[in-house]
Amino acid sequence: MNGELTDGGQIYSIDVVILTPLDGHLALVLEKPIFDGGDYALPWDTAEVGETLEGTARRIVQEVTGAAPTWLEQAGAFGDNLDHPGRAAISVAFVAILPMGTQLDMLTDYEWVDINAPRTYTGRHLKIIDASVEMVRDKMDLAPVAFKLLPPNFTLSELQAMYELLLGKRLHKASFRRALQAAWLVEPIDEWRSEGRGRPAQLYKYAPKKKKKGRRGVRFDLL
Amino acid sequence: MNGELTDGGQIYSIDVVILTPLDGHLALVLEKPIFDGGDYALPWDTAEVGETLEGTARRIVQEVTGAAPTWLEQAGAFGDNLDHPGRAAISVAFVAILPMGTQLDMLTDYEWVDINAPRTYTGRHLKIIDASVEMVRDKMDLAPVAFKLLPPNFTLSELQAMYELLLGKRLHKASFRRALQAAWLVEPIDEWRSEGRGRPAQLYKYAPKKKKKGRRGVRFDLL
DNA sequence: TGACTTTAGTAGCAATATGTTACTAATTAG
DNA sequence: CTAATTAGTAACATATTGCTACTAAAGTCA
Repeated sequence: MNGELTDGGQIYSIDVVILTPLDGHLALVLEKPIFDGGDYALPWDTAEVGETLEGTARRIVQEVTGAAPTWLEQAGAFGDNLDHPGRAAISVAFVAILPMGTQLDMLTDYEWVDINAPRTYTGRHLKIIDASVEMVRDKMDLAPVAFKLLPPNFTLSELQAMYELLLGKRLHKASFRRALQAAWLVEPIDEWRSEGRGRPAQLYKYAPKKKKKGRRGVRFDLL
Repeated sequence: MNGELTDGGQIYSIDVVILTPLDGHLALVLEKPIFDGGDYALPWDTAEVGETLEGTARRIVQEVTGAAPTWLEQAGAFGDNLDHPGRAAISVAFVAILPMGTQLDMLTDYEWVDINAPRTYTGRHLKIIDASVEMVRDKMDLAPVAFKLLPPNFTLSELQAMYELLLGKRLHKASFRRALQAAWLVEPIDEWRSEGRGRPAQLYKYAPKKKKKGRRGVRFDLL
Protein backbone atom coordinates (compact mmCIF):
# COMPACT_ATOMS: atom_id res chain seq x y z
CA MET A 1 0.00 0.00 0.00
CA ASN A 2 2.90 2.40 0.51
CA GLY A 3 3.60 5.03 -2.12
CA GLU A 4 6.92 5.53 -3.84
CA LEU A 5 9.75 7.45 -2.30
CA THR A 6 11.93 7.35 -5.39
CA ASP A 7 14.15 10.30 -4.70
CA GLY A 8 15.63 8.99 -1.52
CA GLY A 9 13.75 11.00 1.04
CA GLN A 10 12.58 14.29 -0.40
CA ILE A 11 8.92 13.55 0.28
CA TYR A 12 7.07 13.41 3.54
CA SER A 13 5.09 10.44 4.78
CA ILE A 14 1.96 10.14 6.90
CA ASP A 15 2.40 7.64 9.78
CA VAL A 16 -0.48 6.59 11.98
CA VAL A 17 -0.59 5.28 15.55
CA ILE A 18 -3.89 3.39 15.73
CA LEU A 19 -4.90 2.76 19.33
CA THR A 20 -7.54 0.61 20.98
CA PRO A 21 -8.00 -0.89 24.43
CA LEU A 22 -7.11 -4.57 24.49
CA ASP A 23 -7.09 -6.78 27.53
CA GLY A 24 -6.79 -3.95 30.04
CA HIS A 25 -4.01 -2.19 28.16
CA LEU A 26 -3.62 0.04 25.14
CA ALA A 27 -2.67 -1.70 21.91
CA LEU A 28 -1.61 -0.31 18.55
CA VAL A 29 -1.60 -1.63 14.99
CA LEU A 30 1.80 -2.66 13.70
CA GLU A 31 2.97 -4.09 10.42
CA LYS A 32 4.79 -7.34 11.06
CA PRO A 33 8.45 -7.47 10.05
CA ILE A 34 9.11 -8.45 6.44
CA PHE A 35 11.88 -10.84 7.38
CA ASP A 36 12.51 -12.71 10.59
CA GLY A 37 14.05 -10.52 13.26
CA GLY A 38 13.25 -7.34 11.33
CA ASP A 39 11.60 -4.21 12.67
CA TYR A 40 7.92 -3.68 13.33
CA ALA A 41 6.53 -0.59 11.62
CA LEU A 42 3.61 1.78 11.93
CA PRO A 43 1.17 1.91 9.04
CA TRP A 44 2.27 4.73 6.75
CA ASP A 45 1.84 6.06 3.23
CA THR A 46 2.41 9.14 1.12
CA ALA A 47 -0.31 11.60 0.21
CA GLU A 48 -2.27 11.21 -2.99
CA VAL A 49 -2.80 14.31 -5.10
CA GLY A 50 -5.19 16.78 -3.56
CA GLU A 51 -5.45 14.83 -0.32
CA THR A 52 -5.26 16.67 3.02
CA LEU A 53 -2.89 15.45 5.72
CA GLU A 54 -5.79 14.24 7.84
CA GLY A 55 -7.43 12.75 4.78
CA THR A 56 -4.41 10.58 4.12
CA ALA A 57 -4.37 9.44 7.74
CA ARG A 58 -8.06 8.60 7.59
CA ARG A 59 -7.53 6.58 4.41
CA ILE A 60 -4.67 4.63 5.98
CA VAL A 61 -6.80 3.72 9.00
CA GLN A 62 -9.60 2.57 6.70
CA GLU A 63 -7.27 0.51 4.54
CA VAL A 64 -5.46 -1.13 7.44
CA THR A 65 -8.35 -1.83 9.80
CA GLY A 66 -11.45 -1.65 7.60
CA ALA A 67 -12.98 0.80 10.04
CA ALA A 68 -13.21 4.57 10.43
CA PRO A 69 -11.53 6.02 13.52
CA THR A 70 -13.77 7.46 16.23
CA TRP A 71 -11.13 10.09 16.90
CA LEU A 72 -8.19 11.29 14.84
CA GLU A 73 -5.69 14.01 15.54
CA GLN A 74 -2.30 15.06 14.36
CA ALA A 75 0.56 14.36 16.77
CA GLY A 76 3.10 16.48 14.92
CA ALA A 77 5.93 16.21 12.44
CA PHE A 78 8.94 14.00 13.11
CA GLY A 79 12.25 14.00 11.29
CA ASP A 80 15.52 14.81 13.00
CA ASN A 81 17.51 12.38 10.87
CA LEU A 82 15.89 9.42 12.55
CA ASP A 83 15.51 6.32 10.47
CA HIS A 84 12.18 5.65 8.72
CA PRO A 85 11.04 2.48 6.92
CA GLY A 86 10.33 4.47 3.76
CA ARG A 87 13.27 6.83 4.21
CA ALA A 88 10.96 9.84 4.24
CA ALA A 89 12.74 13.05 5.23
CA ILE A 90 9.94 13.85 7.64
CA SER A 91 6.80 12.08 8.78
CA VAL A 92 3.57 13.69 9.88
CA ALA A 93 2.19 11.50 12.66
CA PHE A 94 -1.46 11.02 13.51
CA VAL A 95 -3.11 9.30 16.43
CA ALA A 96 -6.27 7.37 15.59
CA ILE A 97 -8.62 5.83 18.11
CA LEU A 98 -10.76 2.78 17.43
CA PRO A 99 -13.38 1.55 19.88
CA MET A 100 -12.75 -1.48 22.04
CA GLY A 101 -13.38 -4.72 20.23
CA THR A 102 -12.35 -3.68 16.71
CA GLN A 103 -11.06 -6.79 14.95
CA LEU A 104 -8.31 -6.93 12.35
CA ASP A 105 -8.47 -9.16 9.31
CA MET A 106 -6.21 -12.12 10.19
CA LEU A 107 -4.93 -12.29 6.64
CA THR A 108 -3.24 -8.91 6.55
CA ASP A 109 0.30 -8.05 7.57
CA TYR A 110 -1.01 -6.01 10.48
CA GLU A 111 -1.77 -6.97 14.06
CA TRP A 112 -2.67 -5.47 17.43
CA VAL A 113 0.32 -5.25 19.76
CA ASP A 114 0.27 -4.17 23.40
CA ILE A 115 2.07 -0.83 23.73
CA ASN A 116 4.12 -2.22 26.59
CA ALA A 117 5.25 -5.32 24.73
CA PRO A 118 8.91 -5.05 23.79
CA ARG A 119 9.33 -4.58 20.04
CA THR A 120 11.99 -3.16 17.77
CA TYR A 121 11.21 -0.19 15.58
CA THR A 122 13.10 2.31 13.50
CA GLY A 123 14.25 5.24 15.60
CA ARG A 124 11.58 7.50 14.24
CA HIS A 125 8.67 5.13 14.83
CA LEU A 126 9.74 4.61 18.42
CA LYS A 127 9.66 8.34 18.98
CA ILE A 128 6.29 8.72 17.25
CA ILE A 129 4.70 5.99 19.36
CA ASP A 130 5.96 7.47 22.60
CA ALA A 131 4.82 10.96 21.66
CA SER A 132 1.41 9.71 20.52
CA VAL A 133 0.62 7.78 23.68
CA GLU A 134 1.74 10.73 25.74
CA MET A 135 -0.47 13.01 23.68
CA VAL A 136 -3.52 10.86 24.26
CA ARG A 137 -2.89 10.91 28.01
CA ASP A 138 -2.32 14.66 28.01
CA LYS A 139 -5.44 15.29 25.96
CA MET A 140 -7.82 13.11 27.91
CA ASP A 141 -9.37 15.98 29.78
CA LEU A 142 -9.51 18.30 26.79
CA ALA A 143 -11.01 15.74 24.39
CA PRO A 144 -13.33 12.77 24.94
CA VAL A 145 -10.71 10.16 24.10
CA ALA A 146 -11.78 7.82 26.90
CA PHE A 147 -15.31 7.79 25.51
CA LYS A 148 -14.09 7.22 21.96
CA LEU A 149 -12.09 4.19 23.10
CA LEU A 150 -15.36 2.58 24.20
CA PRO A 151 -18.27 1.31 22.12
CA PRO A 152 -21.27 3.66 21.75
CA ASN A 153 -22.97 2.06 24.75
CA PHE A 154 -21.00 1.36 27.89
CA THR A 155 -21.38 0.98 31.64
CA LEU A 156 -20.01 3.53 34.07
CA SER A 157 -17.66 0.89 35.46
CA GLU A 158 -16.24 0.41 31.97
CA LEU A 159 -15.80 4.14 31.59
CA GLN A 160 -14.07 4.35 34.94
CA ALA A 161 -11.79 1.46 34.02
CA MET A 162 -10.85 3.32 30.82
CA TYR A 163 -9.94 6.42 32.80
CA GLU A 164 -7.92 4.28 35.17
CA LEU A 165 -6.14 2.67 32.25
CA LEU A 166 -5.20 6.04 30.77
CA LEU A 167 -4.30 7.68 34.09
CA GLY A 168 -2.45 4.64 35.36
CA LYS A 169 -4.07 4.79 38.78
CA ARG A 170 -7.24 3.75 40.60
CA LEU A 171 -10.12 6.17 41.01
CA HIS A 172 -12.81 6.31 43.62
CA LYS A 173 -16.18 5.13 42.33
CA ALA A 174 -18.47 7.61 44.06
CA SER A 175 -16.28 10.61 43.26
CA PHE A 176 -15.91 9.55 39.65
CA ARG A 177 -19.65 9.26 39.14
CA ARG A 178 -20.45 12.48 40.94
CA ALA A 179 -18.00 14.43 38.76
CA LEU A 180 -19.41 12.75 35.66
CA GLN A 181 -22.98 13.66 36.55
CA ALA A 182 -21.98 17.25 37.23
CA ALA A 183 -20.47 17.54 33.74
CA TRP A 184 -23.60 16.37 31.87
CA LEU A 185 -21.57 14.17 29.56
CA VAL A 186 -23.59 10.95 29.51
CA GLU A 187 -27.20 9.86 29.28
CA PRO A 188 -28.57 6.53 30.49
CA ILE A 189 -30.22 4.42 27.84
CA ASP A 190 -33.00 1.99 28.63
CA GLU A 191 -30.77 -1.06 28.72
CA TRP A 192 -28.86 -3.07 31.28
CA ARG A 193 -25.99 -5.48 31.00
CA SER A 194 -25.48 -8.52 33.21
CA GLU A 195 -21.80 -9.36 33.37
CA GLY A 196 -22.22 -12.81 34.90
CA ARG A 197 -22.24 -12.30 38.65
CA GLY A 198 -23.37 -9.21 40.45
CA ARG A 199 -26.05 -6.65 39.86
CA PRO A 200 -26.59 -5.70 36.19
CA ALA A 201 -25.17 -2.33 35.18
CA GLN A 202 -27.09 0.36 33.38
CA LEU A 203 -25.78 1.30 29.95
CA TYR A 204 -24.99 4.88 29.03
CA LYS A 205 -24.15 6.76 25.86
CA TYR A 206 -21.87 9.75 25.37
CA ALA A 207 -24.20 12.70 24.94
CA PRO A 208 -22.53 15.93 26.10
CA LYS A 209 -24.96 18.73 26.95
CA LYS A 210 -22.37 21.16 25.59
CA LYS A 211 -22.33 23.53 28.54
CA LYS A 212 -18.62 24.23 28.05
CA LYS A 213 -18.61 27.12 30.53
CA GLY A 214 -15.94 25.23 32.43
CA ARG A 215 -12.72 26.30 34.10
CA ARG A 216 -12.87 27.93 37.42
CA GLY A 217 -9.77 29.92 38.34
CA VAL A 218 -6.23 29.25 37.31
CA ARG A 219 -4.60 25.86 37.53
CA PHE A 220 -1.00 25.86 38.65
CA ASP A 221 -1.04 22.33 39.93
CA LEU A 222 -0.01 20.70 36.65
CA LEU A 223 3.08 22.83 36.16
CA MET B 1 17.28 34.25 4.39
CA ASN B 2 14.89 31.74 2.91
CA GLY B 3 16.26 28.63 1.25
CA GLU B 4 15.51 27.53 -2.26
CA LEU B 5 12.38 25.66 -3.18
CA THR B 6 13.41 25.00 -6.74
CA ASP B 7 11.24 22.05 -7.51
CA GLY B 8 7.95 23.80 -6.98
CA GLY B 9 6.96 22.48 -3.58
CA GLN B 10 8.52 19.09 -2.92
CA ILE B 11 10.32 20.28 0.18
CA TYR B 12 8.91 21.20 3.54
CA SER B 13 9.45 24.49 5.27
CA ILE B 14 9.76 25.47 8.92
CA ASP B 15 7.49 28.41 9.82
CA VAL B 16 7.66 30.11 13.20
CA VAL B 17 5.09 32.07 15.17
CA ILE B 18 7.17 34.24 17.51
CA LEU B 19 5.05 35.63 20.32
CA THR B 20 5.63 38.27 22.96
CA PRO B 21 3.37 40.42 25.13
CA LEU B 22 3.14 43.95 23.77
CA ASP B 23 1.00 46.72 25.16
CA GLY B 24 -1.41 44.41 26.96
CA HIS B 25 -1.87 42.07 24.01
CA LEU B 26 0.02 39.29 22.31
CA ALA B 27 2.10 40.28 19.31
CA LEU B 28 3.92 38.20 16.71
CA VAL B 29 6.80 38.81 14.33
CA LEU B 30 5.79 39.27 10.71
CA GLU B 31 7.76 39.95 7.57
CA LYS B 32 6.45 43.10 5.94
CA PRO B 33 4.98 42.72 2.46
CA ILE B 34 7.45 42.93 -0.39
CA PHE B 35 5.24 45.20 -2.45
CA ASP B 36 2.55 47.60 -1.35
CA GLY B 37 -0.71 45.83 -0.53
CA GLY B 38 0.99 42.42 -0.48
CA ASP B 39 0.66 39.76 2.19
CA TYR B 40 2.39 39.69 5.54
CA ALA B 41 4.26 36.45 6.17
CA LEU B 42 5.61 34.44 9.08
CA PRO B 43 9.38 33.98 9.28
CA TRP B 44 10.22 30.72 7.56
CA ASP B 45 13.08 28.78 6.05
CA THR B 46 14.08 25.34 4.92
CA ALA B 47 16.25 22.99 6.94
CA GLU B 48 20.00 22.95 6.50
CA VAL B 49 21.69 19.59 6.22
CA GLY B 50 21.75 17.65 9.46
CA GLU B 51 19.56 20.19 11.24
CA THR B 52 16.67 19.00 13.42
CA LEU B 53 13.20 20.49 12.97
CA GLU B 54 13.46 22.31 16.27
CA GLY B 55 17.01 23.34 15.44
CA THR B 56 15.85 25.08 12.30
CA ALA B 57 13.11 26.87 14.21
CA ARG B 58 15.58 28.00 16.84
CA ARG B 59 17.92 29.32 14.16
CA ILE B 60 15.11 31.27 12.51
CA VAL B 61 14.19 32.91 15.80
CA GLN B 62 17.80 33.84 16.39
CA GLU B 63 18.25 35.27 12.89
CA VAL B 64 15.03 37.25 12.92
CA THR B 65 15.05 38.63 16.45
CA GLY B 66 18.65 38.30 17.57
CA ALA B 67 17.49 36.49 20.70
CA ALA B 68 16.97 32.90 21.81
CA PRO B 69 13.38 31.91 22.62
CA THR B 70 12.54 31.21 26.25
CA TRP B 71 10.10 28.54 25.08
CA LEU B 72 9.77 26.71 21.77
CA GLU B 73 7.41 23.97 20.76
CA GLN B 74 6.13 22.43 17.60
CA ALA B 75 2.55 23.33 16.70
CA GLY B 76 2.21 20.66 14.01
CA ALA B 77 2.41 20.22 10.26
CA PHE B 78 0.24 22.23 7.92
CA GLY B 79 -0.41 21.59 4.25
CA ASP B 80 -3.83 20.83 2.89
CA ASN B 81 -3.19 22.62 -0.40
CA LEU B 82 -3.20 25.99 1.32
CA ASP B 83 -1.06 28.67 -0.23
CA HIS B 84 2.41 29.29 1.20
CA PRO B 85 4.83 32.17 0.44
CA GLY B 86 7.53 29.69 -0.56
CA ARG B 87 5.13 27.21 -2.13
CA ALA B 88 6.28 24.47 0.25
CA ALA B 89 4.11 21.36 0.06
CA ILE B 90 3.90 21.28 3.84
CA SER B 91 5.11 23.49 6.63
CA VAL B 92 6.11 22.41 10.11
CA ALA B 93 5.00 25.19 12.43
CA PHE B 94 6.66 26.16 15.71
CA VAL B 95 5.58 28.54 18.42
CA ALA B 96 8.37 30.52 20.02
CA ILE B 97 8.02 32.72 23.06
CA LEU B 98 10.17 35.74 23.76
CA PRO B 99 10.02 37.63 27.04
CA MET B 100 8.26 40.97 27.28
CA GLY B 101 10.37 43.85 26.07
CA THR B 102 12.37 42.09 23.36
CA GLN B 103 13.23 44.67 20.72
CA LEU B 104 13.54 44.09 16.99
CA ASP B 105 16.21 45.71 14.88
CA MET B 106 14.41 48.56 13.09
CA LEU B 107 16.41 47.95 9.92
CA THR B 108 15.07 44.48 9.21
CA ASP B 109 12.02 43.54 7.21
CA TYR B 110 10.36 42.19 10.35
CA GLU B 111 8.14 43.87 12.91
CA TRP B 112 5.94 43.13 15.92
CA VAL B 113 2.26 43.07 15.02
CA ASP B 114 -0.66 42.71 17.44
CA ILE B 115 -2.32 39.36 16.86
CA ASN B 116 -5.71 41.08 16.71
CA ALA B 117 -4.66 43.66 14.15
CA PRO B 118 -6.24 42.91 10.77
CA ARG B 119 -3.62 41.71 8.29
CA THR B 120 -3.66 39.66 5.12
CA TYR B 121 -1.76 36.40 4.99
CA THR B 122 -1.55 33.38 2.73
CA GLY B 123 -4.17 30.81 3.64
CA ARG B 124 -1.66 28.58 5.34
CA HIS B 125 -0.10 31.27 7.50
CA LEU B 126 -3.50 32.37 8.71
CA LYS B 127 -4.24 28.84 9.80
CA ILE B 128 -0.84 28.41 11.46
CA ILE B 129 -1.22 31.63 13.46
CA ASP B 130 -4.69 30.69 14.70
CA ALA B 131 -3.57 27.20 15.67
CA SER B 132 -0.46 28.49 17.41
CA VAL B 133 -2.23 31.04 19.55
CA GLU B 134 -4.83 28.47 20.47
CA MET B 135 -2.07 26.03 21.38
CA VAL B 136 -0.42 28.52 23.70
CA ARG B 137 -3.74 29.14 25.45
CA ASP B 138 -4.46 25.41 25.72
CA LYS B 139 -0.99 24.69 27.06
CA MET B 140 -0.80 27.40 29.64
CA ASP B 141 -1.61 25.09 32.52
CA LEU B 142 0.60 22.26 31.28
CA ALA B 143 3.64 24.43 30.53
CA PRO B 144 4.94 27.63 32.12
CA VAL B 145 4.23 29.80 29.08
CA ALA B 146 2.94 32.71 31.16
CA PHE B 147 6.23 32.75 33.07
CA LYS B 148 8.28 32.54 29.89
CA LEU B 149 6.46 35.55 28.45
CA LEU B 150 7.81 37.61 31.36
CA PRO B 151 11.36 38.70 32.15
CA PRO B 152 13.27 36.56 34.67
CA ASN B 153 12.16 38.84 37.50
CA PHE B 154 8.57 39.98 37.71
CA THR B 155 5.95 41.11 40.19
CA LEU B 156 2.96 38.97 41.06
CA SER B 157 0.69 41.63 39.58
CA GLU B 158 2.53 41.29 36.28
CA LEU B 159 2.17 37.54 36.41
CA GLN B 160 -1.52 37.84 37.11
CA ALA B 161 -1.92 40.30 34.24
CA MET B 162 -0.22 37.78 31.95
CA TYR B 163 -2.64 35.06 32.99
CA GLU B 164 -5.52 37.44 32.45
CA LEU B 165 -4.19 38.31 29.02
CA LEU B 166 -3.98 34.65 28.03
CA LEU B 167 -7.28 33.62 29.61
CA GLY B 168 -9.12 36.68 28.38
CA LYS B 169 -10.76 37.32 31.73
CA ARG B 170 -10.12 38.97 35.06
CA LEU B 171 -8.88 36.92 38.01
CA HIS B 172 -9.25 37.53 41.70
CA LYS B 173 -6.03 38.70 43.34
CA ALA B 174 -6.22 36.80 46.61
CA SER B 175 -7.24 33.51 44.96
CA PHE B 176 -4.56 33.84 42.33
CA ARG B 177 -1.82 34.34 44.89
CA ARG B 178 -3.05 31.60 47.19
CA ALA B 179 -3.06 29.08 44.33
CA LEU B 180 0.38 30.22 43.26
CA GLN B 181 1.82 29.80 46.75
CA ALA B 182 0.30 26.34 47.04
CA ALA B 183 2.04 25.26 43.83
CA TRP B 184 5.56 26.31 44.93
CA LEU B 185 6.33 27.84 41.55
CA VAL B 186 7.94 31.14 42.50
CA GLU B 187 10.47 32.46 44.96
CA PRO B 188 10.74 36.05 46.13
CA ILE B 189 14.05 37.73 45.43
CA ASP B 190 15.44 40.50 47.59
CA GLU B 191 14.30 43.30 45.33
CA TRP B 192 11.32 45.62 45.00
CA ARG B 193 10.00 47.67 42.17
CA SER B 194 8.30 51.03 42.52
CA GLU B 195 5.95 51.54 39.58
CA GLY B 196 5.35 55.25 40.15
CA ARG B 197 2.43 55.50 42.51
CA GLY B 198 1.44 52.90 45.07
CA ARG B 199 3.30 50.54 47.29
CA PRO B 200 6.39 48.93 45.70
CA ALA B 201 5.93 45.33 44.62
CA GLN B 202 8.24 42.51 45.54
CA LEU B 203 9.98 40.83 42.65
CA TYR B 204 9.81 37.08 42.15
CA LYS B 205 11.56 34.56 39.96
CA TYR B 206 10.21 31.36 38.45
CA ALA B 207 11.70 28.56 40.55
CA PRO B 208 9.42 25.52 40.56
CA LYS B 209 9.97 23.15 43.50
CA LYS B 210 9.21 20.27 41.15
CA LYS B 211 6.61 18.56 43.32
CA LYS B 212 4.67 17.45 40.25
CA LYS B 213 2.48 15.07 42.23
CA GLY B 214 -0.51 17.13 41.12
CA ARG B 215 -3.87 16.20 39.68
CA ARG B 216 -6.55 15.25 42.08
CA GLY B 217 -9.26 13.11 40.52
CA VAL B 218 -10.61 13.27 37.02
CA ARG B 219 -11.49 16.48 35.25
CA PHE B 220 -14.60 16.31 33.11
CA ASP B 221 -15.27 20.02 33.22
CA LEU B 222 -13.20 20.87 30.15
CA LEU B 223 -14.94 18.40 27.85
C1' DT C 1 -34.38 -22.33 49.98
C1' DG C 2 -31.29 -19.25 51.99
C1' DA C 3 -26.64 -17.71 53.29
C1' DC C 4 -22.71 -15.92 50.86
C1' DT C 5 -20.32 -13.59 47.13
C1' DT C 6 -20.02 -10.23 43.64
C1' DT C 7 -20.77 -6.03 41.20
C1' DA C 8 -23.77 -1.60 40.86
C1' DG C 9 -25.05 2.43 42.79
C1' DT C 10 -25.75 6.23 46.61
C1' DA C 11 -25.95 8.96 51.10
C1' DG C 12 -23.62 11.68 54.03
C1' DC C 13 -19.81 13.52 56.38
C1' DA C 14 -14.93 15.11 56.68
C1' DA C 15 -11.26 17.42 54.48
C1' DT C 16 -9.78 20.71 51.00
C1' DA C 17 -10.08 24.13 47.70
C1' DT C 18 -12.09 28.30 45.82
C1' DG C 19 -14.63 32.90 45.60
C1' DT C 20 -15.21 37.14 47.92
C1' DT C 21 -15.21 40.99 51.13
C1' DA C 22 -12.78 43.68 53.72
C1' DC C 23 -9.16 44.88 55.71
C1' DT C 24 -3.70 46.66 56.47
C1' DA C 25 0.80 48.46 54.21
C1' DA C 26 3.73 51.45 51.58
C1' DT C 27 4.34 54.54 48.41
C1' DT C 28 3.39 59.20 45.26
C1' DA C 29 0.74 63.53 44.22
C1' DG C 30 -0.43 67.77 45.71
C1' DC D 1 -0.76 66.28 56.07
C1' DT D 2 -4.53 63.92 53.23
C1' DA D 3 -6.14 61.58 49.37
C1' DA D 4 -5.21 58.37 45.84
C1' DT D 5 -3.11 54.24 44.26
C1' DT D 6 -1.13 49.79 44.15
C1' DA D 7 0.57 45.63 47.09
C1' DG D 8 -0.51 42.18 50.00
C1' DT D 9 -3.39 39.29 53.58
C1' DA D 10 -6.94 37.57 56.91
C1' DA D 11 -11.00 35.49 57.50
C1' DC D 12 -15.20 33.64 56.24
C1' DA D 13 -18.77 31.58 53.00
C1' DT D 14 -19.44 28.35 49.55
C1' DA D 15 -18.18 24.58 46.51
C1' DT D 16 -15.68 20.53 45.42
C1' DT D 17 -13.48 16.26 46.48
C1' DG D 18 -12.06 11.97 49.18
C1' DC D 19 -13.86 8.45 51.71
C1' DT D 20 -16.61 5.23 54.63
C1' DA D 21 -20.37 2.90 54.89
C1' DC D 22 -24.24 1.79 53.43
C1' DT D 23 -28.40 -0.39 50.04
C1' DA D 24 -29.66 -3.04 45.55
C1' DA D 25 -29.72 -6.78 42.41
C1' DA D 26 -27.92 -10.25 40.54
C1' DG D 27 -25.29 -15.30 40.64
C1' DT D 28 -23.30 -19.49 43.38
C1' DC D 29 -23.62 -23.29 45.95
C1' DA D 30 -24.58 -26.05 50.22
